[in-house]
Amino acid sequence: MSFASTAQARINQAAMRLFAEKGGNQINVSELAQAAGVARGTIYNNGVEPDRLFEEVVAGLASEMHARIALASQDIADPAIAVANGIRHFVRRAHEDPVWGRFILRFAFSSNLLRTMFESQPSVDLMKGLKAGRFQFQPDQASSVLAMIGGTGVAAMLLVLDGHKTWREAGSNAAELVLRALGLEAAEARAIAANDLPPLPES
Amino acid sequence: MSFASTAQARINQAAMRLFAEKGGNQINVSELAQAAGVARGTIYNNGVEPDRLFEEVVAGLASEMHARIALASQDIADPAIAVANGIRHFVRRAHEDPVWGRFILRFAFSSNLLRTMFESQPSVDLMKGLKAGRFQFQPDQASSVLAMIGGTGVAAMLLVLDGHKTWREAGSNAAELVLRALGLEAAEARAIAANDLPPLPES
DNA sequence: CAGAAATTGAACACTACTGTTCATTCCGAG
DNA sequence: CTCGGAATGAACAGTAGTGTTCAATTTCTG
Repeated sequence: MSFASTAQARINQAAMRLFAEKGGNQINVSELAQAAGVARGTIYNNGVEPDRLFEEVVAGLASEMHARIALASQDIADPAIAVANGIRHFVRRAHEDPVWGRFILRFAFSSNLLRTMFESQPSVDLMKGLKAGRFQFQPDQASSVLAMIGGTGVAAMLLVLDGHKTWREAGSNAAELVLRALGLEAAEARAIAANDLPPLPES
Repeated sequence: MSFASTAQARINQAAMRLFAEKGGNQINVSELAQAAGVARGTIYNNGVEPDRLFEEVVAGLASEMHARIALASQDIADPAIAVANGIRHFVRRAHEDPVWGRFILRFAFSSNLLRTMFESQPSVDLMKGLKAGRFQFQPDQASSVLAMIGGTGVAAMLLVLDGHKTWREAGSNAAELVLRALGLEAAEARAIAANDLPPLPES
């Protein structure tokens, strides 16, 4: 094959859409074939095992996004900016790829792997910021803070996907609120959350 | 029948559990019968229409919780306390009824009706608090603030259901962080979030 | 343009679930 | 203790999905 764009990619993309629409983690192979614009036999030819498809989709999505977010964070000195940008990257991407966004919304709170994706980078930034005195919270509240960041981010994605807000507004508002919860002054939180958001690096 | 506890109730409870486990919104009638400890015929006897079962479960759950939360809020003068208690009621209930909690987690961000349930009361309290100068945010940020409250609450429920925190900790932390995001002083936010939580009124 | 590789779609035999019916229990209220 | 409504579970025919195979065709590649 030339490269990973033909059947495999289309099948994966279609699977993501179907999972997002139906909510379950099992899939109808005939439907998948039709959604991917591909013959039923092709699904099997490509070594797709329906039972594991969900996990594969989640794993692929999670590792890709995780890598890109980590790249985006590595050159940012201020943990407050890193956290704010992380949230906004998710929100913007939901806008740019609604299928991806809907998939996340559906499974954010039921797939552990997915949760790892959007909590592992914030976890690092959070601890950095706590030690540096940039954030104010008790160390034993860390998991609650992480949960708030994740929950707020996902909720902001929903606002965008439902057309209630632009990705800029939803992303900046979410980031601002999180930074305030972390103890930043309202004015500074607002300023950081409104910065230009650099493009998300390719992994 | 004596009263509404026999088949209907068990079927509904089992349906909630299955929906929460499987994620989809369609159900296998044979499986439902088995999970409810009831014969397959009984499902049909009780006028259950499999296609509408999901909506019925959601609607019942949403209206019940909505009514109880509204009751709990009506006598609370300080919007900050109302918001904090609302979040904590959800978190505690997830602890007391894990099936209910898992159901909410699964569908919080994909069922509009469910979202209404945990955003309508906060919406009222939020506006009250904004007008009273108790909360600091721009009026056009209201929907983002609501989203943050919902997202943070749901994420706190997850912490409890996964056994990472007690309901008291997760609930208080979530409430505290939300109040801080709303502009309250850290000390006051902490105090309000740690108050004794009254029982949730019966509807 | 020829050969290799991938894709197609029809065909196979199975299994599982569907909605619905109904004679047979079961069990609680009078 | 007996009567009646509720629950049972087996039976039915029909639909739809399953995994798998394979000759024919299309589409790349060298």
